[in-house]
Amino acid sequence: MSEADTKRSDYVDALARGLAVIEAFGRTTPELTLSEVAQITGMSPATARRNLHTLEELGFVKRHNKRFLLAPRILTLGSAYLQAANMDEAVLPELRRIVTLFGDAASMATLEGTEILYIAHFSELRAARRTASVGVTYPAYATSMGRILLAALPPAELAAYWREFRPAKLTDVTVTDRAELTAILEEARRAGYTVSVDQLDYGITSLAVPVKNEAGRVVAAINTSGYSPRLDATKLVEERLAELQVSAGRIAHLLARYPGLAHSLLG
Amino acid sequence: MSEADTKRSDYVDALARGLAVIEAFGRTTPELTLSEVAQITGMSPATARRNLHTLEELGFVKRHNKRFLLAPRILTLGSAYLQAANMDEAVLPELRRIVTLFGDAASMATLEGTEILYIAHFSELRAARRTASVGVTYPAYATSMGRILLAALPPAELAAYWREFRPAKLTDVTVTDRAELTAILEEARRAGYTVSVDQLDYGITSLAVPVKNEAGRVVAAINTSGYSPRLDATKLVEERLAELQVSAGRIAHLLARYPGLAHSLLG
DNA sequence: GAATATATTTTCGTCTAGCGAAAAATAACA
DNA sequence: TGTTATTTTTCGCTAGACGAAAATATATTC
Repeated sequence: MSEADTKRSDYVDALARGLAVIEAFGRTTPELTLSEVAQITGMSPATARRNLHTLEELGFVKRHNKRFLLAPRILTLGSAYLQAANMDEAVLPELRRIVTLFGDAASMATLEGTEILYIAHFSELRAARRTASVGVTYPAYATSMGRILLAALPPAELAAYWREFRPAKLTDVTVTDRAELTAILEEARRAGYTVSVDQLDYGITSLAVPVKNEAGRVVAAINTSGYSPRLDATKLVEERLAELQVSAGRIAHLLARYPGLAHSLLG
Repeated sequence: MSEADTKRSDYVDALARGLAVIEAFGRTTPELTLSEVAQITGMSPATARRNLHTLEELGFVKRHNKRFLLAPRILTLGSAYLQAANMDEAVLPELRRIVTLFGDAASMATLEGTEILYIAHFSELRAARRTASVGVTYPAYATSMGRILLAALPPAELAAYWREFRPAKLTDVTVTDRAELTAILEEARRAGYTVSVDQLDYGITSLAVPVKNEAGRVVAAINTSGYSPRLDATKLVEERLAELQVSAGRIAHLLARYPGLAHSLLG
């Protein structure tokens, strides 16, 4: 509509709409009625209905009485990615190693817009509060991995991030001040790691380091995290940083061996 | 086109096409060129291009030189399902418990057409051969969980299965004979468990039991599996069956508590 | 380094697939 | 029972998606 919006003809609106319907189902809204989907996506009931029925026919959505919900088949879409990226062979063993050494949980994430996206995760016990499983996103500014990834952004992209920056006090110690965050990012860049305590949610303490590709560009971050009351930030660094960096190095090394993973993480 | 194919107007072809493009990327073909996608999906190059560009714009696909590949964002589609189903809270702890007790790996799967679909998985070490991660599918007839699920099928649906049954000798001991399989299914139904050795691939031995919903209908299966040379089928049953059934019972119990999971597995 | 073959992008005319508005039917509620 | 909300269907319209084919770019071969 807007004049800046160059009329592109090689774009399939109907596909974008259908995917928007899938994304209408979220953690908070697992089951939706037709009109709810219409409302969330901004589509007319007729359009929402067509899309839902198409997805149902394809097996990605099921209907339980009058409510729609995602079906297990939706998982197949992501698994092709995981297999292609050799996540299980390249990344998971390292995360597992960290968890074996230190307990708690270890993850790998990449930056997706203003959010971090978990692409691998291993935890010994059920996470205390948030269970961070693969595919989940969290605001970058409030996580250790997010801060590592933001710190590595070229100036132009970081500027773009700040433009979209909409902080929220997720806990009462969440850093939401831009100047303060900038200082944290600079320190993270300088030191090559960062620790966050109770930033995303109460009880989560996390140490993250960057994972670089062959060209030296940061393409992902890995972390080790646990329950705050049991972990002192200083001790966390003393005890775990070295091994976490070893894992980051190994994963970085494997990026060369598994181009599927490397490419998928690239810019 | 065919007269049996009632002209349905509430179906969005463009969405089905777009999803087919995503599914064109598989374990064997992680990176595809435009023309490969066109060929796999049977679309014209122009159509394939439009869909790929749409997916790229939305962040689900990336381009590396002339090749397209799935982007991490594709994982978000499945994660809404996993969260809605409370997989991490309801299922994973039980699988973890089994692995803690016996080592190796434990999984949960459901039937999706002629295939089983892994909806949860936990493994201590990297699996010997196949790494069975969430979202992956395998032929039902060649897996212990698949046989449990087939055994529980109502006659009409089992008949439908046999109609689509296209067995392959995945190993030289894979049972592909229908009569022989029928006997295995009957025994599985009678006994409430089944063991398979080197059926899907060499080295995989697996014990599976059904998971039932409140109505007593089998909605999923869980298994414990390991490396064949280290496991004797008889001993596997003796040692692990009881605890596996405990877990199945607990998960069944949790289905009532987590309707998201229950509904998503229903019919 | 031409020449040939392949793959990708663009153009364009066609037409249908998908759209929304509104009516009809159904279900929920009071 | 009446009333409201939700879902489904109908239908006319047109934008949007399609395929064929040309134009361009890229890779391969000799």
